[in-house]
Amino acid sequence: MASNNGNGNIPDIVISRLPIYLRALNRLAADGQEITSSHELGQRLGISSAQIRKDLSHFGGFGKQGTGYHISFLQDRLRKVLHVDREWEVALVGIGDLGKAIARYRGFGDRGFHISCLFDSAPEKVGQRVENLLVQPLSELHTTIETRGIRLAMIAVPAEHAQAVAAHLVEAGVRGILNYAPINLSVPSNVHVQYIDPVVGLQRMTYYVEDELI
Amino acid sequence: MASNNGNGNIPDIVISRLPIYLRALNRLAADGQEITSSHELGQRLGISSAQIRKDLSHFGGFGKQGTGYHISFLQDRLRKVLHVDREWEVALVGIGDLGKAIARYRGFGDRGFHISCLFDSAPEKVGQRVENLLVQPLSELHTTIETRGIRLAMIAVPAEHAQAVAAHLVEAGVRGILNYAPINLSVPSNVHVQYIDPVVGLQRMTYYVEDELI
DNA sequence: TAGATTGTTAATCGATTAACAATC
DNA sequence: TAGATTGTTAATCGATTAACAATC
Repeated sequence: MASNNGNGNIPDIVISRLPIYLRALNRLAADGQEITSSHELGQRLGISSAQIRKDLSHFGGFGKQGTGYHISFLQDRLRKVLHVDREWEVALVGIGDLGKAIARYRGFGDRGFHISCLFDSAPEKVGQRVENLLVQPLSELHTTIETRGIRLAMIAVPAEHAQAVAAHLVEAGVRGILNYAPINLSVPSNVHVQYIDPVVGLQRMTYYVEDELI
Repeated sequence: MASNNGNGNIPDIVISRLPIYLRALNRLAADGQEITSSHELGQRLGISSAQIRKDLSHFGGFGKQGTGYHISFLQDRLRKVLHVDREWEVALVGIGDLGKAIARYRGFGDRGFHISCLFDSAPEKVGQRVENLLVQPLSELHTTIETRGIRLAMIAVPAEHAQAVAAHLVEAGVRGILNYAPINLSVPSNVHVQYIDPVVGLQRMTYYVEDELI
């Protein structure tokens, strides 16, 4: 939903590619490379070089003719554009098997997203510790998120409860939801949702994979 | 990659929406509803009704004027189109914290994807049992996947090993890869890749969420 | 300088939407 | 029948690509 954008009027689809560019740059940097070009980047990502240059040009000239892009400079700029040049706190709702795995996953903290509070509706889970965080009851969700000014949350509850949880989160001030429940959420247009459903990923491939056997 | 399609010449973007339609239909069916319309479906998904009708029309007339769509009939048809009207076996490579969580996640089996073999390079992990499956060494990957005719795999190894693992999988006959490693894979054009990177999901939202605080 | 690559414009391509006849 | 909704065509809209002057 929403096409609320800060800088000028950048298409959503451009924004959605920037994290991919950033990830590729991070890798190049980790490999010790200092300069890259739209051509190299495009080849790695399966995207045309023209598209990369066009996308980046929305935010100003980051490159040099004849040379290309300084990787560390471009990383910096993309991080600023995406607002990931700082640490974000994230709330996690639903501490079942999936929620626990999410809480334990190191990939979030490593990349600037700090899971800082956990919620579950089951009384037997409340009070447990997961990764040194206390599981709180849903009744504390609103106050905790509001007082700490948390703007991002992840939902890892069963599909039938996801919409209700989303509504609570939105009311508490959350503006971006990463939804692991296999269901579409309906939220106000100033709230953003991203979906993580691995089964959808698999189903997007089986169409192309003929059942040669059977 | 690839725009190899079986039926006629359906755009990839249409195929990518079908699993979302199917998921919404599953939910309506679970709620006991029997008939729906492009309008209702569109409202739930935040998609125009015209787009839904257009997408579905690529595969023939599934609805009735004046009435709409029979949910169970449409589910059936979409499952056939997507080739998910049968069980798929999936290989999982990388049995760290993330891999274990994936292996234990019930959502795959429930929706027709059966994780049927596990691989890891670490000698201390080989021979362990996870969800009743024996962890096999990478050296057995090729033979196991080939003899069992497995066409789908998930990668949950560290980013620096993902490309090499992908190459092995492709050589063994895998045609679709769900990649949890935060890196772009390069594969032949007849092999499909879908990416699961929750951090990318978060980074796609922070752009729109102003840092009101600080 | 010669070679390379950017940023940008204009052309192309493809996807979405609006509209409506057909018909349940 | 009157009302509703499909499937489809044509119009619109937007995104991608090709091309090239500018310039490092």
